[in-house]
Amino acid sequence: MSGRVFALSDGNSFYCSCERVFEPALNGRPVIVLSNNDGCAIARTPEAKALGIQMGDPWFKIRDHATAAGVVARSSNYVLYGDMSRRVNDVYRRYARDVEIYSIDESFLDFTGDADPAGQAREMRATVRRWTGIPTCVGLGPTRTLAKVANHLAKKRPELAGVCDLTEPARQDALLPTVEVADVWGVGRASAAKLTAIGVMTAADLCAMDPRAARGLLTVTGERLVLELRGILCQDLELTPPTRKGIAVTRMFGRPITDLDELLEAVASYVARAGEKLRQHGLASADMTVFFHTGAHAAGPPRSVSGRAALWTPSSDTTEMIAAATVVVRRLWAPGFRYAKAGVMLDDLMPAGSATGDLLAKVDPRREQLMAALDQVNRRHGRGALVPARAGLTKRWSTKADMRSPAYTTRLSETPIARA
DNA sequence: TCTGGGGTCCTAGGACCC
DNA sequence: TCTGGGGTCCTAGGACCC
Repeated sequence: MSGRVFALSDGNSFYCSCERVFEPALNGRPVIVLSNNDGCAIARTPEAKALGIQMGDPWFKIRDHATAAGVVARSSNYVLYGDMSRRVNDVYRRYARDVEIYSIDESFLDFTGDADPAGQAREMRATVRRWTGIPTCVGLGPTRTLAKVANHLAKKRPELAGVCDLTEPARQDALLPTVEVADVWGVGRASAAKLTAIGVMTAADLCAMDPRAARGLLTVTGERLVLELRGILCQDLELTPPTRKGIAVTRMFGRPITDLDELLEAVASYVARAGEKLRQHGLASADMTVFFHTGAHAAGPPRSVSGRAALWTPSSDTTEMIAAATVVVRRLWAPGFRYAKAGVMLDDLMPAGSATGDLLAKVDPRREQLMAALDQVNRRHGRGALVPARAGLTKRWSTKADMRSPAYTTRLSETPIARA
């Protein structure tokens, strides 16, 4: 046993609950919150679930039936949800020694060493409700995975009154057989299919599995899962948020796009938004991927393309990034398709303006030669002297293909779309 | 001239999460 | 006509080097 006690607390139907806080008339009524463009349902109250509305149901398909049944639909308001999330976490911090904010509506709490974790969880839950208006459920366990399972049970079993305690092995033995393996955190559709095919149907079955066999079937992720279900800690709380690895802005269009200029305009606005995010975090990126594709459900020929632009120096400059994105889009463009979605992703993030020339020497012994060559290229493109940002990039710069290219290199690819 | 093995880095793609 | 928008981690395989 780890001796640790973790709690997972999350807001019930969080987005819907936030809407109810500011509009109490919605209490007791079936409520759903819709995604961008009011595309589909992304949050549902129990009353809405009882009417058969599924996660991800397209609004245009269920609108008639839902409104007739008295369902209230709201467009999403992420500023509001973010603010409510902050308030809820402020309450958590009064009860837990440490808090890891896992998502907008879920946090892992460290209750290790507390005399009565379950009693504390009940009190915390009541306080959150009283101070913020948000109903929550809490799961307790010696590992994060068991705390997740406990939280799942707390939500599903009304008799538990919103708190499920799986810290004791006896409770684990009693309850794990009642949890379907697909409901274990980390077991998705593909893994669930593999597991049930060999007769592993419940969380208890998975717990009893040979860890090596789990690794063979599901890689290290599966092995860790088995150990964590047995109460052996594999992942502790992450108290300092890890630095971001990528920034993405992607959108479905409200209607299909068939015109290049329209697509360019959309992509430019996504790039501008991505640049804003970049500067907000004080970061820069030299690795941009742009993609667009037709709708998965739409009529007409399918097409999905993407292209990467490697910028010479890491940038967060909107004009520069839009120029690169425009080149990629033009090269990928083909008429005759009804494009439904596009996006831009920035990877290889690093602090803006970080300049450490000595890294280059470590990576490539032909430093002098390389520096001279890169300097020439940079001057030719009006970029002034070379400012290498970090080691990983020097490799890319040093290839011959990159030397010949103008401000950036592009790589394009097309992937088939699977049609149902 | 012929030949192999090991290490590292990078990339694409799958799977999963909320 | 209309079906979300972010993220992370892991692995396999190729390129490259010694």
